[in-house]
Amino acid sequence: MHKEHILTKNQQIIFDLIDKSPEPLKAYSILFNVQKRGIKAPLQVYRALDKLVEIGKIHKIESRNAFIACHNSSCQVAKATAFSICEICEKVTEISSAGLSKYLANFKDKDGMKYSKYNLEFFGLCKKCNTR
Amino acid sequence: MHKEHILTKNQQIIFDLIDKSPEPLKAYSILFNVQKRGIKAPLQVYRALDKLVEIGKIHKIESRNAFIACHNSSCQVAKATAFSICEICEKVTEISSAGLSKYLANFKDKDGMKYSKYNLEFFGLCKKCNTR
DNA sequence: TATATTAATGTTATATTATTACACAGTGTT
DNA sequence: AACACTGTGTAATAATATAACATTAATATA
Ligand SMILES: [Zn+2]
Ligand SMILES: [Zn+2]
Ligand SMILES: [Zn+2]
Ligand SMILES: [Zn+2]
Repeated sequence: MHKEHILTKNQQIIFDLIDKSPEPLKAYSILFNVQKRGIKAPLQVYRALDKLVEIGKIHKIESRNAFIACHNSSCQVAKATAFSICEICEKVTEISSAGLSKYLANFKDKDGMKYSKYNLEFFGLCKKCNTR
Repeated sequence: MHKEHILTKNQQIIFDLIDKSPEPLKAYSILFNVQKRGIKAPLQVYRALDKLVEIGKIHKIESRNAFIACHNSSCQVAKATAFSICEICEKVTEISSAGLSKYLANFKDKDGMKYSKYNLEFFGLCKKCNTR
């Protein structure tokens, strides 16, 4: 298992917001939403985001510059992430597939370079968007 | 096979620069480098980059906001990209593995969502950085 | 040829995303 | 106390990307 991290005030405020959001949130949208809670500057948001990413409570969706809470039991795979992204409605889902993570964890390229981390983003249409 | 795209002047200038660079280039570094060739504004760069990405001549490294030329015979896999990224020297290599692309092209998640595109970024230490 | 259409360009301004720099406060260790 | 470490607050600025609008070039098709 993994260590429980005690979040600081700013980290907790920002994590709560992301965690209850149905969609990935962008840094400045987070900032706007937490200003009433005393977080006034971008840097306060980015610092919390950095930490939350580091400890695996959230992930960054690189192609969208947005952040999503991890729901893979918080998160043994902070260093091995996969997402599906709908190109119409922008719905993002974290993929949790033992087969996929095993395949990628063991993947070695020609040079024999061993990887400590990966991020995979799939794009397509979600079921809803595909059928209309 | 795939259609050869005839590049416009701006596209050609910017592609040439990226193509001869040993490392991924960022948009504003490109802008700086092509100003002597008459490209003056960010938008001119971004438009060319967008097009070059679209036709598969270059790829965007999302985690680095940088662009690299495709060397997979230009590029049948614009929609199926994989890279290895060294976290020390920032060397980026496009991975060309039939096994990997086959595995990912056929991957389906629980929802049965079918993907039209993916991007995978592996992180680790390149051979050089690993042995010092 | 004329003309409609599409794709690319040039330019200015602006929006969005992210970091630098510096001062300070709390916590634990020596 | 002195030190290291982590987090905070604030202002300024850097880096990345797009909107809006006018113009020109290339392509299609009538
Ligand atoms: Zn996760
Ligand atoms: Zn959708
Ligand atoms: Zn390629
Ligand atoms: Zn390296």
